[in-house]
Amino acid sequence: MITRMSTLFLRTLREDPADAEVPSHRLLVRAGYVRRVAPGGFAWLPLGMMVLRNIEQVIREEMDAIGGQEIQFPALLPREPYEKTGRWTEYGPNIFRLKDRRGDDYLLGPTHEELFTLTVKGEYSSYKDYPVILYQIQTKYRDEARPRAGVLRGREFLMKDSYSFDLDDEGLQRSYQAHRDAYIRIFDRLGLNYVIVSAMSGAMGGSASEEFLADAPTGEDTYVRSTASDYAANVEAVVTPAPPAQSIEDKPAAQVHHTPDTPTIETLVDFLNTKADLGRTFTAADTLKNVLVKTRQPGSDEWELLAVGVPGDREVDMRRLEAAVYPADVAVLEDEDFAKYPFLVKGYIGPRALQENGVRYLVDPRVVEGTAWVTGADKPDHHVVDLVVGRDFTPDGTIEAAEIREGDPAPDGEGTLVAARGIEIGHIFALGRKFSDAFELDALGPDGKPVRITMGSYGIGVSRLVAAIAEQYHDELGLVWPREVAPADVHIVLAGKDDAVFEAGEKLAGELDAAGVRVFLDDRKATPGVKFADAELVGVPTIVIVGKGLKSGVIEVKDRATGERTEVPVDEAVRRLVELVKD
RNA sequence: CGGGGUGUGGCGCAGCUUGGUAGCGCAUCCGCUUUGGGAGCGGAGGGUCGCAGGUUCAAAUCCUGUCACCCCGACCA
Repeated sequence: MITRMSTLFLRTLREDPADAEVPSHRLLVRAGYVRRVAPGGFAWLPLGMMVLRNIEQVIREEMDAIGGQEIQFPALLPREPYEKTGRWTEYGPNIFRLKDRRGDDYLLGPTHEELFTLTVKGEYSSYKDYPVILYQIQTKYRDEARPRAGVLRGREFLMKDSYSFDLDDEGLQRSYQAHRDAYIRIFDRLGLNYVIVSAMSGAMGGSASEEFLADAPTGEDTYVRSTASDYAANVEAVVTPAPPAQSIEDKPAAQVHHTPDTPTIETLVDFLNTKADLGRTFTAADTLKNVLVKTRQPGSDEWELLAVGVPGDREVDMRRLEAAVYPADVAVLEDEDFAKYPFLVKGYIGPRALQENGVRYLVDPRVVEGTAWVTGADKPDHHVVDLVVGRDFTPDGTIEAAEIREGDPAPDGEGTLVAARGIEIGHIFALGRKFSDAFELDALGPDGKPVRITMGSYGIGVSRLVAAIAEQYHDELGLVWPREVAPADVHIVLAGKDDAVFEAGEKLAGELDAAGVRVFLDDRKATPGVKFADAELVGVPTIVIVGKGLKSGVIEVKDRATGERTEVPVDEAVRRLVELVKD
């Protein structure tokens, strides 16, 4: 197909839009792919649509390849199904709600588990019908507190969501794995650099869950990865490697010391090293800090005390803690809570008082049997030294709540962890039966008994992918699309005003088109400089310059990514370009 | 929700301190010249200065209120 720049609905901007910060936003607006129409809402102009459709095409092909069948739900949804799963309230202010003229409640779908589940329930009833994978590519709405970064985080966005329905866990495993493989093929075809991190399933209420994160310093998601292996994980999902247990016998006896004015780890370590005269030096990592929080099970209004013991050189990471106690709520203790429990001596809390008073006590995995710690002695200005795990106290278990730091050993034993940022482009969940339970989605088994269906849900941010790819593929001149998503294969610049240039360009465009190459033909009456700059801004992978070379029978072929130019005889141009495009 | 900032032709900005005919660049239109890196000259069109009150002979400019948007954070996945 030939797209003529003279008639294409496109206006490029010479300057960056004032409100754009990240590269993808700046360039997609400047190059005329999108225009902002509302906070978090964008119009897709012709160039943007071309890229969006190309990405959809890749996704459709790979989804169809694993047996997915495309359907489509409305974006405008009734309240009842979401009421039934509790998400009408759980989603809180993050969904757009509206009323029709009769006052009935509706919402703009943030995701469609409910509708897919109900639809399968309405159509299928026998075990012979399963498994099944359904998907849609549909506009989603989330009333983000703060949309940002252009199409990277909008309030309206295009998403591919698919759902698998299986009779048993093994089937779910297969469906999950099929999606995982399909996602890898999709993102590979799109040319993205990305990592797969294990994630907590959070509000979706499932078990297995992984995120696909496109590498980008502008990404909103922080994750960690290993310096030596391909290990990568969300901070919430990092499992702390436990050191080997040590022998108890060779440890000195625990001793309580008077440690005046040492309510913090820093003051304590300083006191031990300068005033206690114990004949050795201590670091913050030798201390055991006991942090008190309270937890509340869902549906309950009773708060329960929980003590978390972490090495003194680390803070408790609330996000890791929240993930660790999920689905319970967790909150830090207020002063009035301390007042309620006189045995909690703030700044000097030790395992003894916790355990004597029945407070659940979970420690960092580094606190293994045989390790000796300096910790609170449960009375003001006193600490106990050489309190040994397994001899002097035994915690109720371990918990992943301590902060993760760069340089920590990777959980897979290879290398150390470093922090990185990424854009969430895909997320796969083994949901289990949360939604099938809510809607009683059963299949009649061969024995005549109902089998509860188990589900997975799998998302890809389609419109976000346009921006994510732009984040990875651009330079100071503009966008540099990978061929699979580029709006065209070849961008022909007519550099010159003679009829000969126009005629040669038209002929070349026509022949390339006939050979199945997608062509942009810049037939505008603009100066060459404008056309070159626009071609580079728009980012088609191959730029062809028809101009002064014609006199010696050549055109120039320029690789957008490398900037490399080669002269090609006019009569070989079509063959050479077709070769380039199809390889 | 907290912090910071901005609202002036389609886009990017100046003007506001010190009130007095709304300005610049890009884009658009017409004419001539130009045509391998965002052309030159001449001419033209286009703005209730976010909105509402107030002060004043006079408000883009000062005062009060209000709305919107952007950025950082919180939140969300």
